[in-house]
Amino acid sequence: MKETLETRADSAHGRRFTAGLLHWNATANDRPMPWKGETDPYRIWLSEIILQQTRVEQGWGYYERFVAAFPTVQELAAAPEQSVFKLWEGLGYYSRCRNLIATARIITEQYGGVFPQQYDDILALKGVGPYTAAAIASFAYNAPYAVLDGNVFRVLSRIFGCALPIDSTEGRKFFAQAAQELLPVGEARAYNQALMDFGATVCKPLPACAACFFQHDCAAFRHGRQGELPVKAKKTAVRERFFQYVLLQHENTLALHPRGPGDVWESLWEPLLFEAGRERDKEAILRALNEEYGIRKEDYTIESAAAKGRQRLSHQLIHFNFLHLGLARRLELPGFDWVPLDKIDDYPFPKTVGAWLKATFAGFG
DNA sequence: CAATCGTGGGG
DNA sequence: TCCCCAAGATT
Repeated sequence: MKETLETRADSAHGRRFTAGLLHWNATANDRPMPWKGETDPYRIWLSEIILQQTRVEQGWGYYERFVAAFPTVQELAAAPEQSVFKLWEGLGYYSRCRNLIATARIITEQYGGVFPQQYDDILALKGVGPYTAAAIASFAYNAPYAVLDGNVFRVLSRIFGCALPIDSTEGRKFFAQAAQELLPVGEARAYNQALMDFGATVCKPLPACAACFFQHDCAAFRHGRQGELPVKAKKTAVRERFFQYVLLQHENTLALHPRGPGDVWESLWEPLLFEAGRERDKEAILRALNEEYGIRKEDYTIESAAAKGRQRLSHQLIHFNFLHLGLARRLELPGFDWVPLDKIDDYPFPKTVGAWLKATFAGFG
């Protein structure tokens, strides 16, 4: 397929698409979402952060819980960080949560609780990039900034038959310009919403071309190339890792600590962790426990050593081994808290760790 | 700029 | 089971 069948998105072809899109939006777009039509910039911002690289169905409940817990930006800014992370738990990409808290505090303290209205000021907020700034500016203020997300890449690549890779600089530039040139004056809000809804419900990865208002005018459909667009050039390499957790329990308390920066799951909690280049047996882990922490066989009883797990992240494949030890006395473990079992529900955990704790202590918390 | 950052659903 | 990828941002 030629790289671009269309280079000027403000041509007659592009104008036909925009007109059809807005008509489809007004007559056939039925996609209810809790944040749709929202005019409060705080809630729009909240929804957009939650939805970054996240399916609508997954983010839906999180949005409702966040709005219920923090109806205003001031309440979010005043919340204990850990309670916000707990609410975010399971949603992934936890830097979003850290930036969410920081931005709520900046808006509260530096903007007097009033959400900024200028695109450049919105873009300067932590965790807000070009997509999110355009979404907030258009949905809240109808400002003329076209959103460019996965839906838009897919729709425009097919409509115009553009095979420029969406993960290339040239491709991003083409689609950004096309999306912006298609935006009808004064209708940024409806256009952006319609474009994403259309991509999500009709021009899906596996498209419903039979139901598409633009079928006869779509370059990809005319060439039977819907399945080849959009083009993505690179594949992310997956790193394999081996996590050996040792859960130390003393009476009704667990040794837990928050993960630090520079790795996955920053600010989430976990038990004592050994990481190795390969899977280790129980004896090797207990030996490391002795060598690195001075914890000897007479210090513990083995409660369980059978649990295993596997979690595939977008860029890592992590193998888990779980070892649960009971300690006769509480040891000094720098950096760790001894958390009572009836408090562990207040702590945010990585998915697999939380599932293991829940399975281990079903009935406590 | 290329790599990094989670989780879940669908084909 | 494996691969794709989803309302991306940051460094």
